[in-house]
Amino acid sequence: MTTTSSFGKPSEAQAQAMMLVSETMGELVEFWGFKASMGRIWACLYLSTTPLTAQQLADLTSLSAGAVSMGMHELGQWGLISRVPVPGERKRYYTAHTDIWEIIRRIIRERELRLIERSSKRFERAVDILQAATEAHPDNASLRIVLNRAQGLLTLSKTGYKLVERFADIGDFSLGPIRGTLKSTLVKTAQND
Amino acid sequence: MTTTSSFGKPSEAQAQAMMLVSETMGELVEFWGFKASMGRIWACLYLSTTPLTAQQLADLTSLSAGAVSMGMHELGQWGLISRVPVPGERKRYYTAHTDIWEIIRRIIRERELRLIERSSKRFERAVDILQAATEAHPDNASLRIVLNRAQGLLTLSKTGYKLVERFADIGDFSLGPIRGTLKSTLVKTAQND
DNA sequence: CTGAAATTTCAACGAATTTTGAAACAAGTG
DNA sequence: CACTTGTTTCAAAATTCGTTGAAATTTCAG
Repeated sequence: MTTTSSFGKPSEAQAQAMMLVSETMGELVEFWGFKASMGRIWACLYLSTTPLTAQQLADLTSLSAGAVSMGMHELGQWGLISRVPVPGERKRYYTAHTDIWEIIRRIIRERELRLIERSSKRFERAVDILQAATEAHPDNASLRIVLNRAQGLLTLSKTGYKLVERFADIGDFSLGPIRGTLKSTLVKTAQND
Repeated sequence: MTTTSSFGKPSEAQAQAMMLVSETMGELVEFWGFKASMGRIWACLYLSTTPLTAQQLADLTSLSAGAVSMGMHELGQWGLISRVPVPGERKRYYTAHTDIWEIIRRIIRERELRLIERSSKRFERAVDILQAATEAHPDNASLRIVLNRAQGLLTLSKTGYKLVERFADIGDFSLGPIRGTLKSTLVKTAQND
């Protein structure tokens, strides 16, 4: 059972390719902190020329109806799929949004950046604590070192924020003088301690 | 029990700050696909002015000796900590590597890029299958559409590879004309399908 | 060498997450 | 309306992942 050498009917090739892509996309998004099933569902929709129903997706992905329903809900919340109105049909049909970079940007902004922000705040709190202690005990040298390190982390997370933010902005066609700042932003941070 | 307002002994502030940073770093790296305990261990080492033993780390992180040992092993494999030779001591002492960007770069290169590479190969295989089928059935229009979409994913993953690669290269002081390519690399991809 | 201390390994446990399957619910048709 | 078909919900089952605790192994001071 070879893959590329046997020329079957087109639908077979389609099914084969869909399986492969679906599986791959599953791994990809799983690594990114999503459920693999979401990636697989999305990929099936993405590679289908026609809108699909939950039932069809369940068949394609070998998931239960329940799992598909939940996955689709989440995909909908992320704005990755839409319902397609099909007149005179009881079941609901869905398609995948195909502007992938747009999708990636939104996820970065709404998830990664929030996380870094949150971390920055906490690092800042740590720095504050250490700063207060340092002021209360100006003689303590090791305390000062610790403070320095903590500040390093704070700077790091702030720089990371800017970097990721820019990473997300790239691909946005509507932006001016962003390029060129990437490296210079970073250089200042690289020698902490 | 307020945090910033009470001025205790410096060691208290240090402990408090370390706990906070350690916890935060744990969440951060967990989100990145590592065990949270690794981040916590690393943070403790990073915020310590002196090298620490496994036992001390177990106390600081409230992990078992076993968990610490495993975490340290993994941290060692990633080159994030080193053993510090302390003469006349049976136990082993460790310190954290402090060049964080260097660390991030290596992880991106050895983990993220590998993953994307792997995915690219699989997308490519899917494209091959569809291409063969298209050649065998040049009349089939929907097949051609599917092929197109699959190619979109392939291009995407290749672009993503380059982008992430560059993201990792940034912070490397020794590099020339990389800046400026970031956006242009991407623009070509944004309109697939 | 020897033995105590430190470290590593690993099976079992537990927590967290995902999926299932079935029941409740909704929607649309005849 | 009542009935069929499709969809959602949710508790239980399955799976995955990290941690524990103790046994096995290594290390080195005496």
